[in-house]
Amino acid sequence: MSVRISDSTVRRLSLYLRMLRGLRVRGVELVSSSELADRAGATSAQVRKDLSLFGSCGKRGRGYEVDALTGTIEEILGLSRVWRVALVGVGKIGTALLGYEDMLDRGFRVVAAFDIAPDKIGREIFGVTVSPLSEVESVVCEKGVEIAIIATPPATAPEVAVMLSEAGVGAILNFAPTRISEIDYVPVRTVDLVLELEGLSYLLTSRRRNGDD
Amino acid sequence: MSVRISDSTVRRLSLYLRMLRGLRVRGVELVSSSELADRAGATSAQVRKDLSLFGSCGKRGRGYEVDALTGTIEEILGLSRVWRVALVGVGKIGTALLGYEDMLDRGFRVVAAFDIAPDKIGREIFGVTVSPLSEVESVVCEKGVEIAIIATPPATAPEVAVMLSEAGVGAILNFAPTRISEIDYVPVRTVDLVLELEGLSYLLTSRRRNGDD
DNA sequence: CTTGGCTTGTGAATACTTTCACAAGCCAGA
DNA sequence: TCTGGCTTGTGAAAGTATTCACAAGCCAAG
Repeated sequence: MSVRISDSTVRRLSLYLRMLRGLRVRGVELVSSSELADRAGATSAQVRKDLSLFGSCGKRGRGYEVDALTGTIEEILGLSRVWRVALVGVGKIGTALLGYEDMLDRGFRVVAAFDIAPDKIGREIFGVTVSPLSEVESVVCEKGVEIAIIATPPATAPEVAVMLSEAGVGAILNFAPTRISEIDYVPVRTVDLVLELEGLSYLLTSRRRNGDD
Repeated sequence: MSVRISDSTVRRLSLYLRMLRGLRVRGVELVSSSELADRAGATSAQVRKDLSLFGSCGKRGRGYEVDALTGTIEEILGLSRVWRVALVGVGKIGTALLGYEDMLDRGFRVVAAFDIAPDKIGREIFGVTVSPLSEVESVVCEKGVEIAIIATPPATAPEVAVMLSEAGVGAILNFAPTRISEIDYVPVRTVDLVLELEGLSYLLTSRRRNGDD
């Protein structure tokens, strides 16, 4: 049955979904591929290709039904439910993430937090109690954690990733500027701020080199 | 002269650079494409292709000189200097970013911060004084800001981006979960946490659907 | 100086993505 | 019912990126 959907398509589907939810709130019922494209920064052909991957649901001459399409994409991406998330590393960034409302709004609820610093353990931050990292296994199991976010210093990130996979976490979002390789088929995505800044640095530099055009 | 280097290659170059710096600190003098590949999660052929884009510098039979290669990649990416960065939106995430040492370590110094909340303006956070957003133009000019990070709520991000481009900022890193289109050739990169989580959600869901293999 | 082991640099081949372009189909209005 | 304007769905083409595979070159040891 299921088609393999490429990474870049999945990213775009997320974007479309965000637009669609906005349209739904505003009571819009139909949307054309070109409207979606404009809002998501793609082309209309791309939108149609993406949506046609899962036997599509548009109406020729009219466009796509916002409501139905929202549901379909939520289904595909697995977003018609709430995911239980754990956060490891309650430093500056970790704490900020704990209070990031957008995550909960979009279906990711932080149900556990871990750290090693004794003065943080036991404290409740934004409604979540910080547990000692040593209890990862039991807490992950008990709270049914499915996805973990690593926000520790880079040096400890890889070993934390191992602990998390062993504890039964299904996927990892890594915020530390370190590469973490997939362990035991647990997928890892890394969000690396500095990497993005370096990309911008390249663009600015190469532009300057080539005389600003 | 200059070859256009693709986005994915630039990302990998950043990764290689990180590895190389680590190796240099440890006193390693030579590294082979396959060692670099292992550490950066690529293949050795890929590493060689990437490095050959700018008339390469490896020695057959031996590998690449860590020192020279580090310098070359820094040069290409524009990282042999410190970039002046501004941060807009000193909320939870903005504050965390202000204190993110890794940024300075890797050549990005935050020299200005902006917000609209009266109780934040004038306060000094991690050594940076928060200015009112209305003064973007003068402060950006005065402090020579080259790159701006947007960490405002999503609704205000697009207008902030316009203000920043008009103020003369060269590139924007957007942390708000909103698409910002390129304004006036100012490149924009968006880091979207929830988008990444949704990607993981898709992987977990599709895997479950296809029976875990 | 020659041999052998290793590693680069690179064309050619493969795989993947995006764009094009147009037939098929829908709807509203006459 | 028929026509015209619009939008989808999709093969085929074009464009990118990655992998293969191997000649060219280096070094160390004998």
